[in-house]
Amino acid sequence: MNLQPRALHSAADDAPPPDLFTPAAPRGLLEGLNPEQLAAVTAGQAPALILAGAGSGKTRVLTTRIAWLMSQGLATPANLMAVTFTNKAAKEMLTRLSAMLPVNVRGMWIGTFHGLCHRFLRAHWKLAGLPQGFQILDAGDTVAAVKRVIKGMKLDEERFVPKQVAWFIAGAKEDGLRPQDMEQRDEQTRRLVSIYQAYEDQCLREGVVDFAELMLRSYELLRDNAELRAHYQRRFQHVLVDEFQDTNRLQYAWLKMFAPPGSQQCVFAVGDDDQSIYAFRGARVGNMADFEREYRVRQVVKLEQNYRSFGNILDCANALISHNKSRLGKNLRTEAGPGEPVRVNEAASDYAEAQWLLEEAQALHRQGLARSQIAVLYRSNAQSRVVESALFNAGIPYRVYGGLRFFERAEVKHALAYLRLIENANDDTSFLRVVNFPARGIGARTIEQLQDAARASGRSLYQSVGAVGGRGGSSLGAFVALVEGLRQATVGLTLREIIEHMLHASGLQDFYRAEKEGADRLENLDELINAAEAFVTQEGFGKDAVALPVDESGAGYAPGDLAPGLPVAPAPAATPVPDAETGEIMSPLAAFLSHASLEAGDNQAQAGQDALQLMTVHAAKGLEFDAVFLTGLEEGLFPHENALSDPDGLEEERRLMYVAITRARQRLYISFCQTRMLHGQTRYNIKSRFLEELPEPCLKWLTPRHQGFGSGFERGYQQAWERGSGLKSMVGAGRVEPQAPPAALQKSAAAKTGAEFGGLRVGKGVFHTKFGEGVLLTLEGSGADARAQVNFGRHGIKWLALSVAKLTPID
DNA sequence: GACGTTGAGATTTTT
DNA sequence: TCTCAACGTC
Repeated sequence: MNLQPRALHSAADDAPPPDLFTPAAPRGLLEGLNPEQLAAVTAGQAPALILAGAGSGKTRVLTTRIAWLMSQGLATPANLMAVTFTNKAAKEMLTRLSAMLPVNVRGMWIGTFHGLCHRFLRAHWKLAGLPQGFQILDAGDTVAAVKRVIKGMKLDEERFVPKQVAWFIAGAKEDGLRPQDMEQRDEQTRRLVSIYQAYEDQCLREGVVDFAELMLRSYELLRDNAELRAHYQRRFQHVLVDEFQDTNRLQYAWLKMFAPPGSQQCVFAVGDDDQSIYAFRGARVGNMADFEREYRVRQVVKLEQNYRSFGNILDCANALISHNKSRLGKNLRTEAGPGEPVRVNEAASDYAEAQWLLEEAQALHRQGLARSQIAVLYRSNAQSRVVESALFNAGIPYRVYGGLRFFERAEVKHALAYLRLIENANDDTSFLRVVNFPARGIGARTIEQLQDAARASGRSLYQSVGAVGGRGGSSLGAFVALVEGLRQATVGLTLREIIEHMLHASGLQDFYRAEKEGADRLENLDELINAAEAFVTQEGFGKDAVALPVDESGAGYAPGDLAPGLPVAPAPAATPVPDAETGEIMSPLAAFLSHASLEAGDNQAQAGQDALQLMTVHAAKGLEFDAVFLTGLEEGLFPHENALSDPDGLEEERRLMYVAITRARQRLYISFCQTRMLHGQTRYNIKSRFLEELPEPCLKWLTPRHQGFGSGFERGYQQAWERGSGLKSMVGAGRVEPQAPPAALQKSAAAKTGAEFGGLRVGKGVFHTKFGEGVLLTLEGSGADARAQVNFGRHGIKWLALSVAKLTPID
């Protein structure tokens, strides 16, 4: 395809039109933008594709575009949607946006694909055919659920590995395929599809959805419901997409539901085909070309000015990526000058490599570079071991990214399982996780009998307890009584109190207290309380949260609503989503549980601890560092051997290398080894072909090009290594442990008068068209964000958004 | 149910 | 070589 000049603004076109700086346009909004960026930000009301190179100010363009649209009256907070992939990116966008414009971003449709789908399904759960209190399975839960299905079907777990089957199901969903849509050529596929079907049935029975289901179900609902589709299309005039190169088939199809080709809605897609490194997960770079074609995109803007790296680094990146055939075509440039050469090091062994980089990093640190500004990148996680070991022995603080995240920790998952059972006792995944944890004498046989009974009756494990004689005195009966007791005891409590009560009543707290090494786990459970507290404050469940009115129709907004000086939450997030029909909103507990699944929590480095940053190249995407050590540039490692045979795979590896190079601001080191321990065997690797693709004038070889084995240089390192202790002894120390996030902000309740809530009074009766009469328990929030908690007796205790639910006081 | 032994598998993984 | 998960034993 040809994305050449035809749509590029020429320099002359780049002068802003005279009416650009109307009083409504905040001063300085467009200041400092280069011509390309300006062209992107002020692109006309038509589909636009922004090819944003690494370090070209992509996020700035995206947020400035939003601010500009609103300041020009071309969009309102309510009729604009912006989608990202990560929670981090979404937060970043919201934070920057609130700094640019005096607009309260809470309630705006800015979020991750999955976050927005979740929101959508909460509002339209009934139309989507979901139970109202549906909960979300994270990756681990999904595998566990698939595993149960395979066991239940008495299939061989060797032939149907749960993880792979879960992968298969997710892949199918991401291609928009339900079991009945799938081709079943061979026996194996036929079985897989039947597992898929059984898994679907199980999820529905338990009231849970996995990540892919959030997307697929949202997509199908929009596809099949013309009225709803029209509603949302009317509402969102602007759809902005970040990291477009990472979208999969389903996500692109989902976007088209909101803004079909040829419609009035404007899609503003930002992406970089050269940074597409997730094809293995279903990402489809081809979506960029498809988008350009299907939407007849005439505004294609390339952001090629790089503000991050010096020339030598960029020359390397450009030269490398030019070896890829399938590209849209882009070349990074900088005004920063060539800078230092890219240093290349050949080490005799992986030990030597680690030792070398350690000393080099120490030297940089002595020159005044913060350790947190130095990154060590590698292709695969296994490579971190040697480096960690060397750093540990040298007593240099470091932090490894990746691994378990907060909400994935075992103790946290246990606690969440109890909380989920309070919300929905039919959640079998949670039931199984904690039915015998802490141990309460419920063995495998009991569980098996229970599962058989549940399967026979098509009911949940919880519902089947009676069927296996698990009433009264039995241990199963006691567990049911525990869950029942938890539910009853936590009615009307704050989220914090609910968790505290659960930790105590479940025995989790006592269990970890008694355990020798339970201190860390107890700390994490405390941390869970903090996280809940922070969530309540941020997500608008707090007492005096303030939000602009956002009604589903998107009406009722004018540019003038962007009142200056409006209070803005520091880390803005979505307001609780009301049910589109009744106005009912989730309980804080249910909302927190969704949050826990949707956002696995940070494992980001903590500020304050100055530590070397160790991570895979994938994990480094989107980050930048003053100095970068790119290690293991060896054939078979980088590019990885599994990708060598496949041209597409090799191109993805090259893009990965491109991403790695472009992380560096000032200094880039590239290293490789002659020998490396891998899977218990010494491997003799040759240097990566990618090294040959870098321009020699940009490089500076730190070692002779062809150093032999067993040189004195190498022996010295080898001996130094052997003097150090092994890896076994390195538990904890040297590694920077994550610190507890700041405790949640405590906010005082604002006094509310009855008048503000349309005459409603706590303790008095109210009437709801759907739920009938009830007693008002709580009133909080204000304006369009006002909420009420009402006890409707037979219908239970519900939270209602007063802007949607029509509540009338009764005497 | 807590513990030890054995064996397979060991890219990358935003949600 | 190392890790994790699945078994088997007390």
